[in-house]
Amino acid sequence: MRRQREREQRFNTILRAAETLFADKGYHQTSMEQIADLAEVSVGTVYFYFKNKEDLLLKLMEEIGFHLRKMVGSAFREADASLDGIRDAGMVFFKEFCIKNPERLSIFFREATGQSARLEEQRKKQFGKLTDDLVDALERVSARRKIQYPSPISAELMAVSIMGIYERVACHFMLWQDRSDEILTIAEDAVAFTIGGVTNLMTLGKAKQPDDG
Amino acid sequence: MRRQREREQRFNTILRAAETLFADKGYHQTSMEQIADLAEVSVGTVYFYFKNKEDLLLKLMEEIGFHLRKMVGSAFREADASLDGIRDAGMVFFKEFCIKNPERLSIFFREATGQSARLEEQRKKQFGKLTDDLVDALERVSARRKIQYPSPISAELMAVSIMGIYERVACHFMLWQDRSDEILTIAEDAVAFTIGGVTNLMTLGKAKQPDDG
Amino acid sequence: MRRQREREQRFNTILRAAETLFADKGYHQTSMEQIADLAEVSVGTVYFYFKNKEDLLLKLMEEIGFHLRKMVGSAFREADASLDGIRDAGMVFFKEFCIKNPERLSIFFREATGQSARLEEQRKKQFGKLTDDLVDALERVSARRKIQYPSPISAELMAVSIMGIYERVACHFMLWQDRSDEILTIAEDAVAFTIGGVTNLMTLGKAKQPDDG
Amino acid sequence: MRRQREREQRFNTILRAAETLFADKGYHQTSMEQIADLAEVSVGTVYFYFKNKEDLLLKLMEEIGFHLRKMVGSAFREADASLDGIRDAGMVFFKEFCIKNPERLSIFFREATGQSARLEEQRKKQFGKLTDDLVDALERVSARRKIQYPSPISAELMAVSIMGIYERVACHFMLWQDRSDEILTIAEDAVAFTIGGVTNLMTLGKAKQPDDG
DNA sequence: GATGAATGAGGCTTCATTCAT
DNA sequence: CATGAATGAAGCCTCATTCAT
Repeated sequence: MRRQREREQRFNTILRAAETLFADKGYHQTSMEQIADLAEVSVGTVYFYFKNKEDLLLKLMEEIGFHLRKMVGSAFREADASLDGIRDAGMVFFKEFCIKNPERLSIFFREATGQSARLEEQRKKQFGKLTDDLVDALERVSARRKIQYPSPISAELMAVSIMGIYERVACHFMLWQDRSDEILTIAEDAVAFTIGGVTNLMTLGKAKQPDDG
Repeated sequence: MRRQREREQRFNTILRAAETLFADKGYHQTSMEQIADLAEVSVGTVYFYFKNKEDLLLKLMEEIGFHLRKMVGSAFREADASLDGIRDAGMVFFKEFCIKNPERLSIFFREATGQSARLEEQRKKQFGKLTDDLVDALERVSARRKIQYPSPISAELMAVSIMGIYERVACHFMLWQDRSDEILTIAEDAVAFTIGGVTNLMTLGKAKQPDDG
Repeated sequence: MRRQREREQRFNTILRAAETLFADKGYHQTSMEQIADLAEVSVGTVYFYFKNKEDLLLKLMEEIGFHLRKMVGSAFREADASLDGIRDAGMVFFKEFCIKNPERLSIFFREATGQSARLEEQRKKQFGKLTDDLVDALERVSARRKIQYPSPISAELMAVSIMGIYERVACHFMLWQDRSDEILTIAEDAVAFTIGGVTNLMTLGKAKQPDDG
Repeated sequence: MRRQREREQRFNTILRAAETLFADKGYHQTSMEQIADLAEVSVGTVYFYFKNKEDLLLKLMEEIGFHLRKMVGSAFREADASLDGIRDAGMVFFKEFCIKNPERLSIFFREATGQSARLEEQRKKQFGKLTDDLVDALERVSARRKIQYPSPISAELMAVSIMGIYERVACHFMLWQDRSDEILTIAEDAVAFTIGGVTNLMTLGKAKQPDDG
């Protein structure tokens, strides 16, 4: 069992090294040797724990996706079916996740993009899970309020839109510029924008309902 | 003169070949030889017109950025200072640009990401211009309505958010899935979401104003 | 005939451009395009006047070799059969040629070395002519003084040695360091060294003569 | 340990292959693939041991420079402060070094010339060390004999001249022509020339001394 | 399990030379 | 004669991956 623990530690050390380097210099600009060097293991060892270079990024995406869902997704689930879940999730994302894990932002939203087809698949999958969480939350809200969104894909569209807001706002204010000191304002405005969007679609939907009934 | 024209045509043929291949198989998965082959010129000719491979993508980004501004940006400028500009721009983006130029979406939002530092700089620049157009439009609206947004960065944040919505919605429904047949609904819902977000921030701003006065 | 003159001028302009660039950045680091640019003609024109890139260096070597022989070689010929010819030649080489034509030194002694086989042949030929001049001068001296050098190849060896001294001293003090201000001392010492060498071989030869008679 | 030894052997095999090819066909005419082939390793392996092609020549120059100093330089040091050191060194250079290592002559005096700037730097450095050895020897002679050379740079100039003689005589009789069978005569004449030159400058210096006192 | 030397395919880029206009 | 766009062979180098020790 000590073996087991050591193995997991190694696995982690290597993944952390990859994370740092991918975020710092970019996926393509990082070589397996550099990862091995930073993790203080040999190249062969990296290949013992990970199938190949792509696998490292795949695993990182999984990990970050899971991390995001845990933080952001749980805000939805814990919240009752009001819009508070949306609000809380946004706050957690900007004020917690972005501030504490800028390198994860970089990997999840930037480095994993424009690479191989399998990576794109993984991105799709991870984004999909987060989107699904959001769709669930949004549908619970509409169910509770007994309203219908204007179109059958409204919930999905809103979820995707919210993801887009998170992504671009984070990239813009955290990666391209470093304005983490303004994060409170950013978070509040962004969340307000989000809430406004959802509310508007709910209003439009309600207006539509008589047609349906 | 004919020389000049032929030169420009050649330049274009090569750029079109690069566009097609980058969008299709990805930037890294495309070799200079493949581009030369598709353009029906020799490798040397590609290098006569473009400094290197990166330069091809740089030039494409510029072109697409310009194209986007022309289509989307002009919607803002032509509109009076109401939210109609925002609405029109969204409609143009989804119903015109996305439908007609999926490969440009792919390049602008996907392939140019996660590559070299200079490319990231270019992305920043092109996104910046589009964002600036949006900020202008949003500030004209607030000026006309004599209101103030809740925070000094609200306009910028909204602009960035809207860009995020465009980006992700386009990637989700056009690139990851092909749901171009639902584009009308998508466009309407997305624009409604956008308008809702802006409206909400205007409302919050207005509410704040008495404090300021 | 104006045609003729213009042609020669073009030929010269191009050769001067090549000379400058070869001396400055080196033969391999200079491209035909750069030569054409500096000469303010098109690449095609360079190829009209010179067979290829190597030809440019070949012609330059010839020109410089001729120049050297004219300056240095004539000192031998004009001098009577004393060692004054050797002395004068050295003085002319260091005080005139080196000072006024550092770029020719660079090409003749450096850039033309370590390139193609044909270039090496040309070097050999040009060095050969200069060596022959020297051999002639040295043999005239021995004939006049009715002495014999210690070995049948002594004259050749001295000629080669003197060339070696010229070459390395020039490279050392003009190209590697810039000590042209000390050129007077350099020239005098170098010539004295040369004269000493020749004198010594004459002495040794004389001593040997009784054995031969 | 065996690993270590094998590594060094590999390093050497590759360097020997480069040496042979550079001397034979020239630096620019040799490709990395050819070197790898001759060394019976893959191209990648060459790059594992050497940074790049230039590095191979750089390392060779260092090695040859060291070799030359060991053989020629030690003759100076071992000799007492008479001119015998100069004589012995010359003999060793022509009769040992040139005969046994013609390919090293080719590389040191020919191939490393007229290439990149860094290579020229290395040439300067290696020549500098040899020159310094000679300067030392010459100054010890003058100190012992209590004489002064005619000028403050006489020692340096003589050292450079002697290097020039070695270089050109070796190139002329070993590389351009193959007259290794006459090496004894060549060596004796060349050394006599050298000794004559040094002696002459000593005489001139002595003659000057009364003026100085 | 760990190591790290070895591999070699594949990519980017340069540039001397040609030739239609 | 002059031009300069086009060619394409050839070279350097990288780096993900493997495997014997």
